[in-house]
Order: sequence, then C-alpha cells, then structure tokens
Amino acid sequence: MSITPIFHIRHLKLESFLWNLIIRATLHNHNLSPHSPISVYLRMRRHCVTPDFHTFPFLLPSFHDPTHLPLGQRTHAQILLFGLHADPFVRTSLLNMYSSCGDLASAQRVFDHSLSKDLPAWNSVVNAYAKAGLVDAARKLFDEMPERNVISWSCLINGYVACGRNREALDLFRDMQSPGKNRAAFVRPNEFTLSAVLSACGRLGALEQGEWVHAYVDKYSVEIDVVLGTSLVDMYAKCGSLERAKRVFNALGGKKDVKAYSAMICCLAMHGLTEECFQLFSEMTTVNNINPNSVTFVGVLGACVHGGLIDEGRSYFAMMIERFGITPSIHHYGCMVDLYGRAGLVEEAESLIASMPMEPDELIWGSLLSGSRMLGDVKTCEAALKRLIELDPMNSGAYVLLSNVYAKTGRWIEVKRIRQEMEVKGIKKVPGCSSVELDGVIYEFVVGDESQEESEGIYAMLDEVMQRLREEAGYVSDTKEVLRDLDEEGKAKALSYHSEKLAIAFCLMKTRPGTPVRIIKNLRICGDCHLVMKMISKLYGREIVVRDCNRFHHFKDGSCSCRDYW
DNA sequence: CTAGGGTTAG
Repeated sequence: MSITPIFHIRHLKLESFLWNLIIRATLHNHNLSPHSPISVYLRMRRHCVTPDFHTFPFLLPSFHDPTHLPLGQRTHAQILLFGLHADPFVRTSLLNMYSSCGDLASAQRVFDHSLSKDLPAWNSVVNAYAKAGLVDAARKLFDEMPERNVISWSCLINGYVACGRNREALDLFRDMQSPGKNRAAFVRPNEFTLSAVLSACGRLGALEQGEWVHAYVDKYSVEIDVVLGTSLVDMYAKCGSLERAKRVFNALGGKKDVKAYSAMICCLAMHGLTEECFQLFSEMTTVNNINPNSVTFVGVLGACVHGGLIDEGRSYFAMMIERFGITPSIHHYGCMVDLYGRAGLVEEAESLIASMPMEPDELIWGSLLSGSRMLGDVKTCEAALKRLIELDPMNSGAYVLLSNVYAKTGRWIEVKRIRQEMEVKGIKKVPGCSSVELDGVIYEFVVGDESQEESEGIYAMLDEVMQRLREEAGYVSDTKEVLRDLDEEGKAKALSYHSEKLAIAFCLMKTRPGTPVRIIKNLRICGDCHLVMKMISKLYGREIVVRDCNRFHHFKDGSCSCRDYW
C-alpha cells in the first residue's frame, strides 16, 4: 500500500483524520509488518501528528490476544499522555483490548474508573467476564445494569453456553422473552442470540426448542446467513435429525464456508455415515475449492475411527500434513491412536505417540485406553491408565474404563483393587445420566434414580419391558461390563436401572406407539443397554436414536447404525 | 459514516 500522498497534506485536523483512516484500513493485517496498525501509528507519531479521539478506537482492536498485551499497555500509556482517557469510546476500546488480551483485572479497572458508564461499556465488561469463563460474575454485573439491549442478553447467553451451562442459557433466553423479567421493553433476539441459543439446544439435544428457534427465524424473516445456518445444521445434527440438518445445509447453497462444511462433516462422522462424510469432504475440497482446516480433519478422522477404517485414516492424516500443510494437533493424534488401538495395532499407536512433537496429554492416553479396551488388551490399558492418572489424578473415566476391561476378563481382584483405589483417593464415578425431551421439557434420568415424580411408574414399565424382552425376544443380560463381582442375578439387577433404560421406559410410557425416541447420554452406552435398545426397536416398532458421549446410535428393526462397533 | 459492545464447526 502506498501512503505517500498523505504526507503532503498540511491541514492538521485533516492529517489525523487521514492517518486514522489508514490505521482502520490496516486492521486486518495481523502480522507486525510496516502495514500493521501499530506501525502506521508509530509513523504517524514520527510525522508529529497528534492522535485524536478517533485514533485509539481504530488502533486498540489490533491488540487482541495475550501476546499483544505489552503493546496494548504501551498504547494505554499513549492515551494517558494525550489526555484522551476520559473519552467513552476510547475507554470501551481499552476495556475490550484488555479483555481480549486476557487481562480481566485491567479491564475491570478501566470500567470502574469510567465516569459515565454507558450501555456499550456495560456490555463490554459483561462480555469480558463471560468470555473469561466467569459467567456468575458476568451475571452479577448483568443484574446491576441500568438498561440492557439485545447485545447484553446475547453476551450473557454466550457466556453460559461457553462454559457448558446450557440449561441456564435457555432459561435466560426464556427470561429475555418474558417482559416482566427483563424490566424493559421487549427485546427481540437477533441472529447473534439465536446462534448461541441453537448451540445450547444442540448440546442438550433439545430438538423441540431448536425447532422453535428455526420457526422464529422463519416467522420474523431473520436472514439465514452462513453463521446462523451453521448453527441450525449443528443443532439438528446433534439432536439426531440428520435429514433436517442436510436440508438447511443444502439451502445455504454457495454461502457454505469451511465452518459450515466442517459442522456437517463432523455431524456425519458422529452419525457413523463415513462414506457420506468422505464424499462431502471431497465435494468441499475439489468441487468448491474450499481448503479444509484442522477442525475439518478432526471430523474426517473421527469418521475413520467410527468406521474402523485404518487405511483411510492413515491417508487422510498424511493428506492433512502433506497436501494442506496442517500441523496435526493433539486431537488428530488422538484419533489415530484410537484408530490403531481399536485395530489392535498397539505398536503403531505407541510409535505414533513417541513421534508426537508435543507431550502426550490425557487425551492421548485416554484414546489409547479406549482403543485398546475394545480388544481387552489389559497390558496396554494398564500402561495408558498409569500415564493418564499421572496427568489427571481425578479422572474417574479412566478408572472406570480399566475396571471395565478387568470385569470383562473376570479379574475381580483387580476390579476390587481399582474400586478401593478410587475410594481412597476420593474419586467419584461420574453417574450415568440420560435425558429426553418431551413437549419442550427436558427430563433427566440418573442411574438408579428414584426421585422422579413418576419413578414408580417408570420402574414398573421397565420391569414389564424387560420381561417382554426375555419372553418374546430371548433377552439375556449382557453382564460383561458390570463392575462388581456379583452373582448373575445381581449383575443383571445392577444393569437394569441404567439411566438410558429409565429414559426409554419413560418414553414408551409417555409417547404414542410408533413415535421415534431420542435419548442423550453423558457416558458411553454399555453393551447391555445397546442390546436392549436393539430389541425394543424391533419389538415395539420404535426408532430409537441414542447420542452417547462419543457418537450416535440409530436403532431400527433390531439393529444399530454403529453395526455394534463403538 | 472517521469511533466503542455480541454469533457458527472442535
């Protein structure tokens, strides 16, 4: 870019005006080239042009990650030097700079020392706390705000979604729409709000609420841009409705970018549709010439894992590095380790781990553990667990996986030892929890839970169902994964109240025959529940979709889309 | 209209 003509303009005010414009024009230059905002600013100073009220709101957004903090601080000093620190625009920019550089304390200080705190300033500080993961603090500020607009609500909803408090995000969205609660005029959600809400719906599996958002989008003619479209795709796919995900995805037409493609690719992978996943990948890269990124490959490699496709996994891994120049992250290594482990290629897994440029983390050892668990490779599991608990001593999942392997192979002394070890260290097993949505209400079931209002009915229903499975389908409990050394009857009992069984009983009770059932589970589904779901799908003529923490299972006519490989 | 606040895939 040539900026020479500017130097000949004499008029002082006009000079800063033009320098400001140049800084704005360079905002997208993130490297420290001569054309970066800070370089232009320094040149402006060398030409003895005094910065004004507009200069810093242009300059400050160029400092947006922790490595930029020192420059941000020096810019703050410049602001003080030129006496521009009282200006509300400058202050909000400064607040945002500190927040995006990760210096929350300084952001708060800038806010506290502001004489007039207008709406953008409040929104910025709420957002700063929400982005830092301190959503309760954000909420406190939000509650103190003298007035709020759609941005205030969106920032806080985002904060809840970002830290996994999805229910609270939806509660807040509901409050936003009940005029009594937001003590202001009705605030209409926009595409920013709706994207965040859809994200929460997807994670919760709240299809009906997600559908409501989609209907809202249509009703108020909110434009489905690529961001909102991606959110819709993600929501439908995570709620088990691939058909509608595809419909929205296709309707995006030429607007689809790498994120939209990646969302769809990851979703196809989660549903075990490996072929379609690969096809979409090639459509994206070869037909539409969109470069995949690291997330795209997390999806594609995930599809390989779910399909047990070693060769494809290897070739995508190589393609990622060689053709697209993407440095594999720990997630990609994790996929490969999982893939090798499941195939019994323990040596390959280990040599890959040894070749990693970064220290293997708990994800890697977890992948090795969950991979080798499939084949009952006790030795590898033990080794992986040992490394895993060095890094993450309270990881209950690791202990459970290993004791699973011991239980499968009947090594009850070891099972007992693990259980004692967990007890001594105070490690609590994460309880299995399943949820279903009915008429827009999410019902949660925890293993052996009897607190539900209708517990009695649910248990009676479950007993009846299991009885029918035994009599009419020859069901015998698959007790291989019970973690206690009980007699066969005891084991069957320990299994029979797994949360997903409670959930399915509830659905059979509450919904009309033939209605599809969707269940979300926080852990991996166990062998026995998997078997029971298959049988129910046939005997009761129900389509059942179970999303466990790892992937989707579509049960229909007695079989599952995962082909019993998970 | 030279200026400040928020969104999607993992």
